[in-house]
Amino acid sequence: MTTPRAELPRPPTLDEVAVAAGVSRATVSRVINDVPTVDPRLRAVVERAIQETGYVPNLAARSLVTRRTDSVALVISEPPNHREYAATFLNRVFTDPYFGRITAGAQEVLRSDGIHLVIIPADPPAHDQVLRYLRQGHVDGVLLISSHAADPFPGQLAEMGVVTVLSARPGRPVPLSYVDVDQPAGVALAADHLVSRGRRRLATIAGPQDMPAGQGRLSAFRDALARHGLPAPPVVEGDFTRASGEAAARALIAEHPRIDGLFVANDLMAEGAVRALQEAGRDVPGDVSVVGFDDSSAALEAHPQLTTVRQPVEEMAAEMARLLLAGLREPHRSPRTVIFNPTLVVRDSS
Amino acid sequence: MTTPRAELPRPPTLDEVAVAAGVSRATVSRVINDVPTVDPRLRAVVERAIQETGYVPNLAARSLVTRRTDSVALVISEPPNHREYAATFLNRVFTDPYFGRITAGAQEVLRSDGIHLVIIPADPPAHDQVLRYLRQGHVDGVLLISSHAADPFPGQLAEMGVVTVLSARPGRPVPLSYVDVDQPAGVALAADHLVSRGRRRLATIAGPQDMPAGQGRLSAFRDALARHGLPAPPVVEGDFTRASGEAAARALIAEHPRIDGLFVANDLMAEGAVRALQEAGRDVPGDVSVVGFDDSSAALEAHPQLTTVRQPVEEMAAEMARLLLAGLREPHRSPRTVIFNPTLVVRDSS
DNA sequence: TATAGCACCGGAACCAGTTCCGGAACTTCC
DNA sequence: GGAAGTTCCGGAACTGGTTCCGGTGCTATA
Repeated sequence: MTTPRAELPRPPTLDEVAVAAGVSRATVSRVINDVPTVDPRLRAVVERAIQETGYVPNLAARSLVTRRTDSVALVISEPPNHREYAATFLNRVFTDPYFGRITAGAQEVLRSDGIHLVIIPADPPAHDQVLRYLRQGHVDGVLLISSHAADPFPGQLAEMGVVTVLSARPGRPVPLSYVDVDQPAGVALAADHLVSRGRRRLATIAGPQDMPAGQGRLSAFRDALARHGLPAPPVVEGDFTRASGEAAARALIAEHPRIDGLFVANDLMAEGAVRALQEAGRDVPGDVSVVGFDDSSAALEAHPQLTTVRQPVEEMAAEMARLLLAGLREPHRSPRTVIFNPTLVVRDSS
Repeated sequence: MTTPRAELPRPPTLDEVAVAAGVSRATVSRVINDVPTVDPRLRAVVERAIQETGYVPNLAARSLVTRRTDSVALVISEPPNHREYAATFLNRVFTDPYFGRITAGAQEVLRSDGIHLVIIPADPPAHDQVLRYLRQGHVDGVLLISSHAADPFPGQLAEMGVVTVLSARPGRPVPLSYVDVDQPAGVALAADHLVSRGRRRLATIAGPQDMPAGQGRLSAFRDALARHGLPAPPVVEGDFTRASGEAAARALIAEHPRIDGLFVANDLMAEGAVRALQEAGRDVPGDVSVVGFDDSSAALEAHPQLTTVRQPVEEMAAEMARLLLAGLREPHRSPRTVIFNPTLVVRDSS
């Protein structure tokens, strides 16, 4: 609309291939779409014509009638009310291994179905534009990573009738399928482990409390400690980045120097926390045991390597993709929920 | 093609809006495309009808005639012959701040032109599929990040006539525009700085030697040292990941314990190198000065914060986007090259 | 050998927009 | 008051595919 665009030599059309092969347009179309009712000899002729002309189907024309594009979007959403946080949005996305795992898992199953995956970061300034992109029909459906409770994106997509699958339980109930990990169970694994290591003076670095994941892991940790008869732990909130984990740990030991066990709501923050503890002269795990969450590549890059709660992120993303494909096949399917079990991976930080 | 898809209630069409507004289809189209020759009163009527019907233009129909989709792809390519490296491709992409900066810079200028940006990781197994995606016309053009000398992607896109801009000088000459930083100048800044700090026993951690960036920075460093009359430095090759920087630094000091200055081909590796040096009992910058390359967020996360050669990645990506837009406007424009100047950012590691 | 049945192909309708072109209605000017 | 010129709208052609429907030519069967 905005950009005028001059003409290029136009690519060959179905008609030209048909003429070259001496058949009708319909037949060429059948060959391209692998319709079985085509004489093998004719098929060969047509295929040669396609080669010779260098024909490539025009997506717009095709999807105008089929109403499909054979591609889906992985949208990473940031809600509009997180200004300062949003400034570093893209840096966060391209710094947290989580998103790569999601992509890998989804790619895997989509690929085998011949569906393309495109990634769209949707920070606040792009919000409307992304919404427009999605409803215009560039893609058949969307995998939505929305981590903030107040994010309107899930609701909007649901309302617009865009087939969508979420990566976690939405902050507000929304009629969309989602995949999640059993957060309380995972956190309990971490808490039980710290206790079993003899740790009693526990603390936690929580995620942002406006994210279900941040909020859920914190309250689950409190619950777990209560079950063990332990007091409510000191809490410092981070934002799931390594730097915030570092700062949080510093704050924590300044305030509570005798801490001997630390549960951190994700591995990236845990990696930072370990570093801060060490710089403060604490040995990990000698003086304090640290347990992370995710089992991302950050857990392996930490020194010592992190004990952590493993989320099967790749499998979860694969399930998201499968749910999406199913949703595309049956549009009136009711939303489903799939919950995965976390496991504890014990390494050297505890 | 593969997924059969059942019918949803079809969205309103231009025709229905036209009926609702009591005008012709052509007029509604004019209103939507902001054609000035429409009576203001009629325009208001049509706009109301659009609101009421909840009309959204059908992308396929529109781009069938306009030959535009108003979206471009940012493709991150991995060449087919890097098996083991490819296994961690997505983890690398979503762990290196570089890609976030590219995205941010490109978004910025595309957004103001109303162009959508989608990100497509193209590791070897997806290679053909991505190529198909691009030539089918899902997007108007592509910003290609191709870092390996042997990558066939740039050549293929050029041959297919897809309007493309590269993020660096291609390994083989290709008739495409690209943006790059003056690598030798940047490396010279680093070398001169180390020398000016009194360092004489210099070494370097290089990037992969099948990447122009890796190769170029290494040879430029050798040249710079030669200019200072210093001997050829010990070299260990990494793969631009933090872990590889760590391993490389370990290898380096095992072999050459008296090193007092280290140039590392990117910040991520430099961050790892600093950590390895510290764990080996070296003080940075007391015992050894370290200089990185990029000035990415990794430089700030290192302890001490890294002295580094700044690439204006965001500006470079913005320029890529501008070159692409220009290429879309004039398809027969000849390829251009834009080279940016690096600067030295002195922090605490040197 | 006539006929039913089947495999396969072509014509044409259709998808939902954009844009060219002609013409109606209204001004403006003489 | 009529001619010329504007302004703005509608009809229709066009974009490049898919798919329905009907028909042709062949084979199998009685």
